Amino acid sequence: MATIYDIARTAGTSPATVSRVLNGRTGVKTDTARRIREAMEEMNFQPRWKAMERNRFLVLIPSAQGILNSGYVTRILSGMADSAFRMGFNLVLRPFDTAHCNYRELRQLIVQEGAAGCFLISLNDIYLPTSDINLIGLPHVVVGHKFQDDGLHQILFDDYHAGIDATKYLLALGHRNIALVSFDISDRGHRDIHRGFMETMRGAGFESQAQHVQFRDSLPESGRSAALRLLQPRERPTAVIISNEDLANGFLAETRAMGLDIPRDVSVIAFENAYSFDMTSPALTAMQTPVYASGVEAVKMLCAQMKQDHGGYASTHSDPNTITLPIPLIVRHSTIARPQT
Amino acid sequence: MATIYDIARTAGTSPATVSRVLNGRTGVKTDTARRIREAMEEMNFQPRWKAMERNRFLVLIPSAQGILNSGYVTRILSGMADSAFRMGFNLVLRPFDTAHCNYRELRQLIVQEGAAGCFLISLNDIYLPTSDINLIGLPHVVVGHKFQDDGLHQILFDDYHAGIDATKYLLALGHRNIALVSFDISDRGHRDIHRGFMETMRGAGFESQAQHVQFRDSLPESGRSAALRLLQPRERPTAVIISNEDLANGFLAETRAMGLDIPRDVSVIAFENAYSFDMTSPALTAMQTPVYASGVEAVKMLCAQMKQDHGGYASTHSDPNTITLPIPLIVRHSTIARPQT
DNA sequence: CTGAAAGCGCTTACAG
DNA sequence: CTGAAAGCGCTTACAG
Repeated sequence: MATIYDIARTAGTSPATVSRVLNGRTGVKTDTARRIREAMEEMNFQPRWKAMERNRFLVLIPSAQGILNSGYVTRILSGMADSAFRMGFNLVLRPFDTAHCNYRELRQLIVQEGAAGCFLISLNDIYLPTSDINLIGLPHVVVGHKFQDDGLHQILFDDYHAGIDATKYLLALGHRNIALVSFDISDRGHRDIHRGFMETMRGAGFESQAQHVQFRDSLPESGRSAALRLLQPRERPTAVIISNEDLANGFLAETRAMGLDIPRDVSVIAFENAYSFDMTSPALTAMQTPVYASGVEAVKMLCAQMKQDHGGYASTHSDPNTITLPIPLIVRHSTIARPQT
Repeated sequence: MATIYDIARTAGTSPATVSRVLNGRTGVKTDTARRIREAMEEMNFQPRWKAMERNRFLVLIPSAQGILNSGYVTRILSGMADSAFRMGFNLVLRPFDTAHCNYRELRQLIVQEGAAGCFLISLNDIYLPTSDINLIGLPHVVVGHKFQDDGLHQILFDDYHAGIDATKYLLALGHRNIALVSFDISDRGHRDIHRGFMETMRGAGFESQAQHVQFRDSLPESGRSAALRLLQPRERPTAVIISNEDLANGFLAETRAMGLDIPRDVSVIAFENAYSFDMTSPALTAMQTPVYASGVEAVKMLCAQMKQDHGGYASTHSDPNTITLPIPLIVRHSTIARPQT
């Protein structure tokens, strides 16, 4: 474990100056400061006292205003909190800009916070140069959507197969005109659902009857717009798949406002929250994404890594592990066979 | 700021032994260890490096399994996170058993975590002996329900007046048989609503027509039970006040299942979430508790305290400050005048 | 089980 | 803007 003396030697300066940079004091030549910072990064420097505190897990949350208004994110957190607290760990919530992210920064963050490990809640695609892979070697778990093919420990939802399953179920009920309502496909999960949907429609020979409405956000308002756009008398789909719960709630509200009945006029399958869908009317048939469970699993996975490389931050990393959680179909009352015409 | 030398002197031992206790090493006589721990507590000892880290706020969360499934708690957190993150602070989530809580422990926790300040999300009544009040002198804000009369910085919801306002509104609409559905009144907020409700009914001379159904939890299932219990043909109230959103959602679901119509058969006012109530059918008239805003206000209040006693943890505490957030009535479509009979 | 003393990692007042 | 050196807070190997 590097000390400021090591950093000083590498950067060709004195411990005093390293200390100044470490504490953000002014009055250090920019070039000297840069060399010191580079050395710190390279050697994964961390003040000794940070290394001593290991009673917390760092949780990196996409940095967006109101991100904790998302039921998806808070249910992951809920699962993590229940498990972590029971084991005596606290959670440190920290925003993280997924747009500018690389392994080096990621590692720095964990080291900086003196955490025992790190969770990264992933929503959108993140670019991480593979050449940095070996910089990870710290306990970590990415939760949510697939992050990158190799080198990371991940908990994923099987959105692709869920897209297939939802579509197949509707096809089996006799539906042919089916629409998918989703968030912008820059979001990995929604894109996977879309892919599963389209492939299944194509495979069944109904590609031309597949519609797709997508939005730049996944708020209830967009769900309302989707209903307005899709449920006009002409060309109305007989079934709709909605890729998250907020969209679904808006869609339901607008459908009722339009005087239409679910499932008589249109069948609906919605993704995400099993719990609240029990309370809607009608109770929604759902692809029940195991969001809370993903948080619990993530803690288990992190602990497994901690056991392997104990004795501090070993740079030998354990084999990357990926758990893909299936998304079961829960049939309730919002889906019926297509009325014979 | 006390060092281990001070502790050693006070406890009549050596720094080496203090260090052993500090690090939980075995092989210290229990009596010596006790004296050292007492001295640490008394002098608010904190290792130096903890004092140096001040980029986080500690958030104490009632320790209960699944606590983050509560929309109430996560919306407070959401407001806190948005504000704190913008200012460069992280949030440390830590469970806290409100049943066994005193100022001394509270102070120890803040000190232990090396946080710049502390939020305490309050749900139930907490007993804190007033004699310990002056031990607080650290930046802190209690959020939610009234904690104790003096000595603490608090953000409260004005549940009492909200209870009055909801009741008065229903009375003005001509309702006389009114029921309140609430969580166990050991919860401060629900108790205040109950008090406002009962006083108003009594004041108007309809005490005998006031009903109260309470539950040991506030899950949707309890809301369902409430509907089953209250909405039998005989003695059915013409209006119901529901003291939180989960109860309300369950109540709505069961009402529909029973084939009853809101507001034709029964008017409903629900507390808490304005957002989702827009999506229910009918849109619910609500007492719109400013939950998210309370998180934002809490951060402001904490920062104000930090400005006052900077230079570490001053034991001179600023004057306790209490902000009571009003709960506005938002009229939507679940309340109508009592049908003339 | 405990203390005196050496040591470690970091900081800082001072000199240049 | 920087370094040599003293100092601070804590830890630990050793002796008893």
